[in-house]
This record gives sequence, structure tokens and C-alpha cells, in this order.
Amino acid sequence: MADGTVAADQLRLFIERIERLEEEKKGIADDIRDVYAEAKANGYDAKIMRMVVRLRKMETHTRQEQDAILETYRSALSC
Amino acid sequence: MADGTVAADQLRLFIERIERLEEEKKGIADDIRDVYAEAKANGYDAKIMRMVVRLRKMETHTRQEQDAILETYRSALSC
Amino acid sequence: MADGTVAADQLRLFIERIERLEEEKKGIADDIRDVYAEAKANGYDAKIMRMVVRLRKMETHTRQEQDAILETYRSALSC
Amino acid sequence: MADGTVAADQLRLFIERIERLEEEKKGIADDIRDVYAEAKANGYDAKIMRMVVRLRKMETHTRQEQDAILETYRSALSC
DNA sequence: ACGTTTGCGCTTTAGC
DNA sequence: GCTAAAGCGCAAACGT
Repeated sequence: MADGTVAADQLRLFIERIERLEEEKKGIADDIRDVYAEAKANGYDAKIMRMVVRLRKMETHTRQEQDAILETYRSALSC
Repeated sequence: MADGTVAADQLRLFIERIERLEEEKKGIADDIRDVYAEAKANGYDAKIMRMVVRLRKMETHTRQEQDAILETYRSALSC
Repeated sequence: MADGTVAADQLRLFIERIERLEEEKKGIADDIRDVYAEAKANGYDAKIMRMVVRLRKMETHTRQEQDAILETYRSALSC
Repeated sequence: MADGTVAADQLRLFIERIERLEEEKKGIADDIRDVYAEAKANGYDAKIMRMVVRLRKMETHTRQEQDAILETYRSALSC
């Protein structure tokens, strides 16, 4: 088998792996949509829920940044 | 247990399910990045690969759109 | 005239230019709606027409994407 | 010339009018982008400007709704 | 006329 | 840091 064919097969394999993963990602996104829909059916406001999720994510990031800063100080001070 | 608490618990559960799913989604996105990196390490051009993936997706959409038009015609003509 | 006022006037001018352009954009969108309505009044199915317009746009994009890939290859191969 | 051909031509004409208008619309959208870019080059924050534009639009809508309500009352009261 | 569903524009994020 | 693409929210369009 020629190198060109091997290379083409390898590239094809990479592309297929990516496409498979993107399908999975889309599946998860659909699941998220379903949860929002279910929550809405139970009387909750999806828009507000999205705000809550976003806010909590920001707080997590903020917390992680604070931890990183603290860690940097600790490193610098060797304590 | 009061209704307010039940409701709060239910909302909390929805939020946590969403956050869990978003973590999974992010994990998949990271996996995709890894595949591109691996392909690049094997000598492939990530830019071209992304274009190929996008092109194949567009062709899929085009095909789906053609099918949808055909189906709409069939529906309109009741055949 | 103070700098603050100048700056405020300049910002106000930018905002007004944008708002004027957005009005124009909305006007065009309304025109498009009118054409669909007129076509419908002449017995055409607006839904199918929208699909056709979308399909043609997708095909244009596909073509552009193919050209971009070719160009990227050429660039990579310096030919 | 057969009716089928006339109809096809008429449909084609509608489609082309729509596509022409959509191009114009895209042109305006590009102009808006340019204004934001120009404002940014003059030291203004595009993100904040977008918020301002959105806010003013909401206020306009609110005002229009109030006017509509007033008009409804006037109609009802014949004054 | 209303509710549902899809398409479109904007925002944000990721690559270069 | 900037440009471009992907994801999300909203609003208009379709069907009932």
C-alpha cells in the first residue's frame, strides 16, 4: 500500500473522530435543551435559570482566579 | 417538608443536571481540540481539516434542505 | 467647548449613525416581507420560497468554502 | 410561451428580488459594523455602545406601546 | 388569535 | 488582540 493511501486513511480517521465527537457534543446540547424544557413544564422560568447557571459559572471562575492568586502568593512566600 | 423547600430542591436539581451536562459538553469540546492537536502532530494542517469538517457539514445541511423542499412539495400536492 | 462635551457629541454622533442604519436595515427587511406577501398573493408558497432562497445561499457558501480550501492548499504548496 | 414557463419566470423574478434585497440588507449590516469599528478606533467601547443602542431601542418600544394604548383609549372613547 | 416551532441576529468564545 | 465561527436567545412565521 502506498504512503499516499496510508496518509489519506489516517486523515480520514481523524476527520471521522472529530465528526463523531461533534455529534456527541450536539447530543449533549440537546439534552440541556430538554432539561430546560422539562423545568419550564414544571413552572420554572428558563430565562432566569440560564441567568443562574451563567452567574454560578462566573462565580466559579472568580473563585478559581482567587485560588490561583492565593496559590501564587503561597509559592512566592514558600508557605 | 414545606412546598417552598420542595420547589427549591427541584429547581436545584434541574440546575445541577444542567451544570453536569455542560461539563460533559466542555469535555467533548476539549477532546475535539485534542484530536486536532494530534492530527497536527502527525503533519496535518488543522486549518484545512476544520474547513473540510465545515464543508462536509454544509453539504449535509444542503442535502437535508433539498429533502425538506421535496417533502414540502409532496405535502402540498398530497402524494 | 470642553473635551468632555466634544467626546460626548462624537459618541452621540456614532450612536445616531448606527440607529439610522438600523432603521434602513429594518426597512429592507420589511421590503423582503412584502415581496413574500406579493408572491403569496400570486399563488406561490412562501415556505418553499424561503427554503429555495436558503438553499441557494447554502450552495453559494459551499462553493466559497471549496474555493477557500483550494486556495489554502495552493498557499501551503506555494504553487 | 406556455403558462408553466411564465410561472417559472415570475417565481424566478420574486426570488431574485428577495436575494437582491438580502444583499442590500447585508450591506447595511456591514456598514453598521464599520461604524462600531470606527468608534472603537476613536477610543469608544463597542460593547457598551451596543448596550446603549439596545437600551434606547427598548425605550422607543415602550414609548410606542404607551402611544398605542393611548390611541386605543381614544378610539374607545371617540375623542 | 394563539401557541408552537423554526430561522435569524447577536454574543461570546476560540483560533491565529 | 483581532477576526471569524459556533452557540444561544429572541422574534417572526407557520399551523391550529
